[in-house]
Amino acid sequence: MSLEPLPGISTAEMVVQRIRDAILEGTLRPGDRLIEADIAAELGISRGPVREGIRLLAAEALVVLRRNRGAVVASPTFEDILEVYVVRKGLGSLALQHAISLDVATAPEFDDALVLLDRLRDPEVQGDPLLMMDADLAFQSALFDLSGLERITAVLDQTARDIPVFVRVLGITYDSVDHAALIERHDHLVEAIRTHHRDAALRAWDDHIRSTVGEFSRGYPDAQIERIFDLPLMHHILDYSSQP
Amino acid sequence: MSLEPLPGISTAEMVVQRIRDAILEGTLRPGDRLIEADIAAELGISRGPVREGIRLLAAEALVVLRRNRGAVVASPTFEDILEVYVVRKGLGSLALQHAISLDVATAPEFDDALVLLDRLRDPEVQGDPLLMMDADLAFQSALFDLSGLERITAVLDQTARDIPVFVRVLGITYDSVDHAALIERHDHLVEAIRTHHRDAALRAWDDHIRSTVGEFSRGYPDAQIERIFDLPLMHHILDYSSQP
DNA sequence: CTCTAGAAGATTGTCAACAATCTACGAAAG
DNA sequence: CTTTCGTAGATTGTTGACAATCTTCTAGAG
Repeated sequence: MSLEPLPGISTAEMVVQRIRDAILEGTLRPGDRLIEADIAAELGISRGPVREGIRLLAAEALVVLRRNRGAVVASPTFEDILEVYVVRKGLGSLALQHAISLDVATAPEFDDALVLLDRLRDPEVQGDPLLMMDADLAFQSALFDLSGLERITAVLDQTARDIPVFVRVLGITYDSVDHAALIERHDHLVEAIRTHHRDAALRAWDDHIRSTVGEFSRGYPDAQIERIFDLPLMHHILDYSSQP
Repeated sequence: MSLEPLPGISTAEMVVQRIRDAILEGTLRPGDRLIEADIAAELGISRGPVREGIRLLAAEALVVLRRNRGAVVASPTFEDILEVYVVRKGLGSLALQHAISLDVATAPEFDDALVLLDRLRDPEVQGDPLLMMDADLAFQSALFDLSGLERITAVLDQTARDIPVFVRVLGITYDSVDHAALIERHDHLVEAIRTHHRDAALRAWDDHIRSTVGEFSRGYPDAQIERIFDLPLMHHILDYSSQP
């Protein structure tokens, strides 16, 4: 279980991947302590890079740090994942508006996004919920990149990395997604960007967030659905922030 | 020039403060390299905490990291600071909406915000542009905290830490601010939150962003003001994202 | 029986030395 | 004169050991 020094990726980043994967596959669970020495030994490296990796994970909110008391795997709540979607709704709509105002439909990066969208049509991808989620988020990320707003895309990408982990940790099942409807919404979004229809694009984006969160909420096991729909955050997604 | 191990703050965080201060006072300038060994020697500590501090600064976009090639002080552009304000406009409006929907006006934290607002009326604070900026941002941060949205407030606080540095580095003069008008806008905002007037609050927030950016643009020495007002980001602040 | 004080162990924080990588300078070839 | 290559120096990446801090367990007082 040792790490090869792959080119193009630092040791600390490998630690990040390993720990994130361990959370995704259930080996590490919320509240588990991350002992630097143990992880270092298991990975066959020293504590330095492990420490650095843990700090990176803390910046992504996947672990929480306590001074002189180590790090533990974060315990996200359903409200946390809703907050992630509130952020994506808000910053995503900023990025999309900006991309449209830049007339990016002719840029080569636009085609990159289209290629990523096509991956969602691949039956093999559709067969694996996790693959589907990754592909979906990668497509969205490519769209946001069109804006050229690095700070905003950085935050969006961070939320995108968190989503699979949060979903896994919360025990949300992402299975019964209507793939055809999802792709259709994305097609609308792409078409709206291409034709400079700002309002249509924002509507498509809102639709997407709304359906995705609706899907999550239905698949959430802690079945107090009524309570969830009473959360202010849920109101946020359903109502007001779309028409201030 | 050595560091005392103050309680409640880690060595790495002291490194962050020192470097940030050095940028603010002009000792460190954009493009300057940050040599771990040099900084460690100057501060009388070892490279470990210095390294950690530099990574923290990189997460805040104040320095840029290049693999195996060290860190340099970031060279923000005028567009970068505009992007910061686009983020604050978007996420700030989300946080404020959320705070209002929570009926926070009765919470003790609301009074904390009021106290911070009063600091802006202090003549001594008004005398020092940097103090004024800090006090203003602290007040805004207290308002955002009312939302209880930790992820969103974390991003907002990060932008707040960047603003003084960006202003300094870009050579923006923040002198001719109309303090009375600034405070009046904030009073409107507070009153709107207290009385649950969501639209009034959002309008007050938009006003604030708009005036602040207008102020910045006027005080920007690279005097191509017309060009600045043609930037898509400026359109973003002036127009469309306020009424989708 | 419960609560507090203290010592032993576990774990993080820090350090200095070593290894790997990059940069800059200069010599040789074209 | 320009370009390429190679070496020396500078700097980052990594490591293992030590110091400081926290946690846990036990003994004793109440």
